Amino acid sequence: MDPLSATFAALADPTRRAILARLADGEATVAELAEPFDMTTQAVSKHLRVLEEAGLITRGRRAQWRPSRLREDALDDATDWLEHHRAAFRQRFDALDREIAALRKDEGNHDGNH
Amino acid sequence: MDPLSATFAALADPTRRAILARLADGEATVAELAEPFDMTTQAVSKHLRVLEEAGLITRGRRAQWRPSRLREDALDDATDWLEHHRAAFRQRFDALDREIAALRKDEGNHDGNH
DNA sequence: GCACTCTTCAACCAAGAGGTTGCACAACCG
DNA sequence: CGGTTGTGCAACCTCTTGGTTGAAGAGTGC
Repeated sequence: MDPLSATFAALADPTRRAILARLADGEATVAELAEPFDMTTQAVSKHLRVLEEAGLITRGRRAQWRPSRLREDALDDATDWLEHHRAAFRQRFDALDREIAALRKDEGNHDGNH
Repeated sequence: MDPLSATFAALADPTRRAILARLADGEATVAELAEPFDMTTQAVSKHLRVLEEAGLITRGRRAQWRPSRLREDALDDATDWLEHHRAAFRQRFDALDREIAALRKDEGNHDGNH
């Protein structure tokens, strides 16, 4: 899967978004991350693997713990895509507004409203 | 599915992202949208349904055509989430940098480097 | 009415996602 | 050493996804 698709797919799950939000407070172990959820640690471990493969987190190794931490540039590509296209969309709507305004003005010059 | 998850899930497919990019140039019919892809129009119709249910596009009805167009505020929520959390992540890393700098300075005051 | 076009609906299929349980492995602790 | 803890792996299950084919609407135009 291409990296951008992997990132968006990883973000498309509320559990994973909550894990990311938690990791903004600092690194955490699997058990710590699993605690708020009604779910086995294995399931959380799977979510972490998805996040890791999407390049959103890295995982350390300290004794029997595998602390997860955010990657600093985790959300850059996704943010870039969204901001770029949101800007393009807005331009589109601005152009549409101008067209509509021009049409209205033109109509007014010829036959008024109807 | 919650709206944010639906949005990210919709964006997690390159075909759908290409469709959105195409729609930034103006509205288009299913057949027009399907043309660049090696895929049946039915498959594209399914993608459009996903985009519509995620609130990213709206669909008109003009004779036998169903033109799709972007929703102006389509990407707002996703962008907000990403920007907010990217900022939070960066704050985290800045804090980490300060901690490390403080540690280095402290170490230097006591026993030099090792 | 009839043919034609654009689109959707329904059924199907292979593959993947998200969860479970059970087990294995590695590292601590007595 | 043996027991406990944290984690990962494998197998399994159910539901979803992304595609297909074939048929059915819905609108246009002769």
